[in-house]
Amino acid sequence: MVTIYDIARISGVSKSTVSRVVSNHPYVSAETRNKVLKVMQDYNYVPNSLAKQFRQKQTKNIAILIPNLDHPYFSQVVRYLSSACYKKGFKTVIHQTFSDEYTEKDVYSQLQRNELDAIILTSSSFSEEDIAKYTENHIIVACNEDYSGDYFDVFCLDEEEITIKVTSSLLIKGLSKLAFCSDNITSPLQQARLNGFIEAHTEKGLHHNKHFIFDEISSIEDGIHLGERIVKDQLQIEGIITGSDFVAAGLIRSAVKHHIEIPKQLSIIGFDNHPISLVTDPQISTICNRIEDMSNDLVNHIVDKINGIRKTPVKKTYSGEFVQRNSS
Amino acid sequence: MVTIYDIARISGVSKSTVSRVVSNHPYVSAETRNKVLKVMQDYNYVPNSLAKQFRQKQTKNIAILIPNLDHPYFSQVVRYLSSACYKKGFKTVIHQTFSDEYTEKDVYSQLQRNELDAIILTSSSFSEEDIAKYTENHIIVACNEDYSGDYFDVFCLDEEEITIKVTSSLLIKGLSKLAFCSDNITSPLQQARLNGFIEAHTEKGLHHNKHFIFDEISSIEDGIHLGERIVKDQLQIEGIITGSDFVAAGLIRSAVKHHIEIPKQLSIIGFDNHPISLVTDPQISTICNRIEDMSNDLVNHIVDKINGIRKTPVKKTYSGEFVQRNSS
DNA sequence: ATGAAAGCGCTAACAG
DNA sequence: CTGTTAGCGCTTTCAT
Repeated sequence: MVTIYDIARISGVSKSTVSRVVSNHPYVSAETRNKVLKVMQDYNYVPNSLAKQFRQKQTKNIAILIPNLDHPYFSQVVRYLSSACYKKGFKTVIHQTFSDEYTEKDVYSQLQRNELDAIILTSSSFSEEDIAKYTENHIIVACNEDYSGDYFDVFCLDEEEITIKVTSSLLIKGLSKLAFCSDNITSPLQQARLNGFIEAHTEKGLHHNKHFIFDEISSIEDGIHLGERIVKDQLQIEGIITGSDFVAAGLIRSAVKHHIEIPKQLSIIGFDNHPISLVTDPQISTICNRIEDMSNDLVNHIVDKINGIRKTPVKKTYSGEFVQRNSS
Repeated sequence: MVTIYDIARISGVSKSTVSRVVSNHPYVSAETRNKVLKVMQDYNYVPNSLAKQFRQKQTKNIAILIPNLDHPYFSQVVRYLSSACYKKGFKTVIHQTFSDEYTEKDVYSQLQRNELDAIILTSSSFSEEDIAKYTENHIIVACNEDYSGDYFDVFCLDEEEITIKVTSSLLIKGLSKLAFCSDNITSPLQQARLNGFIEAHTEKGLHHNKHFIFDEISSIEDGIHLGERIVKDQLQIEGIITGSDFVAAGLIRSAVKHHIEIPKQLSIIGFDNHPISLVTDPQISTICNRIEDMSNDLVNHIVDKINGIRKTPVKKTYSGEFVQRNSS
């Protein structure tokens, strides 16, 4: 392996000069630079970034912590986040926790051991305080999880606001028997949505039915099962706010099977504006998240932090957009 | 930051001994070990893996090269691959090329610079020879791309075999006007499928219609558009072998709109057995890939290579499974 | 079983 | 503008 020292020796300059050429440092004469560049080419020199990283205490790795990639929402998040990291010269390390606490903690310890420059959190099994404790002195930013922003930076959709909006859109039509379903009701994000659901009722002087709040509904299959259950138990539900277009698709699937007319007998609202919302019959009314903008802002911010610029914690929220189609 | 040297000084032993304790080396007395362990605890020592990596010339990073994560097939691949890497103590770096050659080359150069221990390739803009040239002396393994196996290791589904099987299933029913659509016809994988499609015809003494081969069809939207085109141009197609359940879903969507009965007037076959194939009406007949097995085998293999075990290049193929549902 | 010492390849004061 | 020098924190012979 040819090192910086070999290049220095061969081109008759010092290691420092070679280093300067490599890192494009200004104080080096054009003549010397070209000479060194030529030797580097001739000897096919490749800088050893391990050494560089070691010296600079930077891995150029940013990790994204997600429950599971095999989920359209999370793969969308990673897609944009990763692309933003690449543009900034960072590698994206993906860590799936499968909602296992032990695995999540292990990732935090990688951060402590300097294997990672920062972590982007999209979901967690721990409280803000705990996360802050596990990652002390290191960089962690939440993406679209509705944390307070007191312990670390947070970039997220205003889940409550948009949920109020879509819930109201149903309430205004005179539908009052509304259901709400979520993936994992204990997460801050889902809590914010639930609050929005309740708040919309309160605003109209109405009450929601606690039995119509369903938890752990996240996939197409879950949507189908929920649909079956509604029919079997003859639940008098007129509208459902789901947490995902996939759940909405599953619900539609089971409604079609049981000849329930949508939206006449049952209104359904999805989330994320995934292409699947175009392919069901009827097409799904859904909510457009702001992942792309958010990812860019978030990564710019995190890179600034890694470079030591910006210190004060930030919480930035984005407004969602209701995309009305034919399921509501 | 407390280093190995601090621990050595405090516990009254040498750096080497501490190093031995950290890396669980056998030749160290229980007494000394405990003493050192205690000091490490007290002073909250965290080994600096950057230094370790530098010494050992390993990043513990394995990269996965994919065109784009926002695609159900690729996110499924990454999901299993990443999980397998984690089990082996490696981090997964994801690199989306967006089919850009320049970006792909850049990833190869990261490999040369030792920022990555290995690359798993799921798709490429280059030929086998070129890839081998760009990555010389480094580890690269193809996942589910139908390369020859002469230049680097290959793990893949037997695309031709399974495509023959599903095409035949349609031909046997007496359908002869069959269409084939693919994402990117120039890729080895798609070529293998196309060969299977053609071969199935040949076996029955039939010919395929060249005008019924469609390229660059990969999303739900593409499926919808293709469906519209079939109707508009009044193409006499009786069955379609798609390369993806999403395309199949889009086709069904447009068929429903135009009151085309499936499978009576048109048979449709998907690929990958994604949950979306359960939610359409009718449900999609599809092909079960073997990503999970494949990922585990592949990662075991790659880790062996990183550790210097195994040298000879391997090509391992897996058989797909036809999942017959109601769209064919 | 333990320690001494060398060095991995690079960067970054500092001096000139 | 260029060279000298001193490490970064850890592993790994080689002695003892």
